[in-house]
Amino acid sequence: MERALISQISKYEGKSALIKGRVFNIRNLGNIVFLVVQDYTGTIQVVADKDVEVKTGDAVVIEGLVKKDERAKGGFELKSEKLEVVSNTIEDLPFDLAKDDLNLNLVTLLDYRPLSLRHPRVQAIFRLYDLLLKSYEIVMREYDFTEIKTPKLLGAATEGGANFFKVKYFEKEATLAQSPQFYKQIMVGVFERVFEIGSVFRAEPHFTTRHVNEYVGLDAEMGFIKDFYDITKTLNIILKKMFSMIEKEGKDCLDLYGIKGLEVPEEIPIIKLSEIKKIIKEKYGHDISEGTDIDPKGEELAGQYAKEKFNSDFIFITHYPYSDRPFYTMPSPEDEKETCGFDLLYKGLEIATGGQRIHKYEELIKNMKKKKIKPEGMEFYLNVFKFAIPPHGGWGMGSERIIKQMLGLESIKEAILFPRDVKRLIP
RNA sequence: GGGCCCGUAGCGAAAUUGGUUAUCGCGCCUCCCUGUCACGGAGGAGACUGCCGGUUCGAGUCCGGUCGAGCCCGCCA
Repeated sequence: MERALISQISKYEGKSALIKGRVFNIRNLGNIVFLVVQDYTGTIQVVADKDVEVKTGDAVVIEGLVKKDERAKGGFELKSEKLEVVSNTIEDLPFDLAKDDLNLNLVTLLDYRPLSLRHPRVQAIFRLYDLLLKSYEIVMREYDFTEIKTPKLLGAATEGGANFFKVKYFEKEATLAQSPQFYKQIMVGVFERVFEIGSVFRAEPHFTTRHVNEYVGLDAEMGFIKDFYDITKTLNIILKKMFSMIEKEGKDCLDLYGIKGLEVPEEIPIIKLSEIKKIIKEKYGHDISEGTDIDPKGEELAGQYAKEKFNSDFIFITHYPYSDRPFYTMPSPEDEKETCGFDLLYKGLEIATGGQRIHKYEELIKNMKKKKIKPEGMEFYLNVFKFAIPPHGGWGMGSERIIKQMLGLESIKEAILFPRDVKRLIP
């Protein structure tokens, strides 16, 4: 008999069906036993005899009659006629997966990842994550971006330097990519518009709910821009389309977190860093010193302001100080102390950074000198700009941060299957 | 790198100013229950309170050390 998927069970009403899945919960009433069986499409109640021998967690194949029954969740149940345990749990589960809320400490949740991921609420996070990646690909292609994959093993430190992981590479030392920045800029000279979904490695010893040492970046870079607002506008529209796709296809998962809708405004509010700092000080009494980025508390307040004033979960903050941005960032034409760089905040947390880049060779060299960065070892990158790269810019988004904010998760680590932090390399 | 918290059954928590047998819920085991769906009911097992040392008549509780974990700041996505 062919396998019936649980989500399709209504088609088998009055007929025999064979389901394959996992025993999610057992309710033994004495002469009747109810099993909740879960496959990758859903769950169904199975009615079994009192002498049935299964344990919670067992992988089972069950054949039986499908009956419509109002008393069962979902309206249908399967009367078990033949039940085979194809793989059995040999140890008690460390926690109860049948509870609506797992209620575990983060450490337990992650230590037992193979099991905790089976919980519907945890699964929902990664079904939405799947939709996030899918929607990014679809929408970016719709806007003529070409998908690329750039190397993660690098020969030389690109930006910065200290926060790189070093790995042995035959007789040489390599570093793990901390950003696809230079490669995507190179590719602007080839495809004009490119995007990448790829791992990013940061060797920073941070201990926060929003940082990890390996994450997946949603990067993009586009050429022939007028100014950096071309980038913010593009990102705006792309997010809007992505979120509407996720909202539609991920409704069931969003419901589990009580999320009604995913609104991205037609025009995300956009404000200069210096101005938002002034507003935060005047409106909320939070003072941030001049010439620096806003702190996490400030970001939260900026998010609050965006919600109160514009009813937006998002806000662009622009014109970051020259001193705060990397050497390839285009200085602002109006004020050389500022740059054409921006951050995007979602519910008070930075989820993306972007900006216009310097595209002329001489200016790049000049800027590097000003920033006291030696061009040695970076020739391969710099030489690219000898061959006419158009005005361009792009962004890097943190995919897991988007999901964290979307669902209001306590830690970004909940949005990563197997997170890597300072202490955790396993599982 | 700087600062702050926390380690108690498999899991989540409690234990008054130090006080005698370390409590509760979930899970687990046994029994009862034919319509449950966080099933219910009765009973039971399960903890050298992270580890080492100190103070004390007495330490889960106070002190020192050690190991482990988490958070905030910095930095960033």
